Amino acid sequence: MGKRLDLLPGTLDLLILKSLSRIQPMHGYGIAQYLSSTTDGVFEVDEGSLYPALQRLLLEGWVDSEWGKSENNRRARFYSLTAAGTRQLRKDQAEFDRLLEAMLRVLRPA
Amino acid sequence: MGKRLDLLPGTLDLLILKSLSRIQPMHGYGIAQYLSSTTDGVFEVDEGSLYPALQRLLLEGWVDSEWGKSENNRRARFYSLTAAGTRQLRKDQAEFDRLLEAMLRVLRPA
DNA sequence: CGCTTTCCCATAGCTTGTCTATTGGAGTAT
DNA sequence: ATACTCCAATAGACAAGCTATGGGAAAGCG
Repeated sequence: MGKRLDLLPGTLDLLILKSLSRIQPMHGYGIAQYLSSTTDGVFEVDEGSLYPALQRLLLEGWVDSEWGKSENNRRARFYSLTAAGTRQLRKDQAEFDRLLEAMLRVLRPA
Repeated sequence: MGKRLDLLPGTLDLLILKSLSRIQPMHGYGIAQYLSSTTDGVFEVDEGSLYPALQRLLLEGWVDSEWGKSENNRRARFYSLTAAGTRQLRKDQAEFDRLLEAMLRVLRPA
């Protein structure tokens, strides 16, 4: 972790799925805003990370999408969780917790 | 995080530096054992991850090394933190805490 | 009305980090 | 003798994120 990171690598899919589980449907730009605002600007997701990630999630069948109009009257693609996406979210969150607990044992030993 | 991971990507350098800050000097194999045992087997660091990481840390000047004999009388390379390594550890740990706090705001919203 | 800014999507190419797989050697136990 | 554990290292593949770029359409501004 020598340099400043935008997020913990490997957690972007989890962050997106979790965001969608709170607000649904939401377009890509909105997801980025949601993450930025709920983290006070810590997570500024690059578009070059976000949109490929959304493509991955579509391919996996964890989200689906439909085109529509944003609140600002722009053309936007709205994403929603599928049933499989909800299951995946639970898995990812459990896996994250498992790794985090191990991390903390190393970082904050008794 | 679709698959089972060995550790949180991007945190290996931090884990190594932290390990060395507890026990020093320590050889590569010993670091892997230390991480495995303090995490009850959650972190099983592959050799193909560990040794390149140690090379990185050497190059950055965050650790130095000298050859010697292990407890089992094997030829082994012992690593220690440098002053720069100690500073880097503090930075990495602060950065990890920053990102973790943001993660938790997303994952466990009030 | 033209111009700029904001909103929103998307891809190509590079880089970094981790994993898989393999090599290799020296000490110990059977 | 042979096998097993200990210890180191690298090459090659792959996944994921970042940089950079391009584009279009609505809104705001001079």
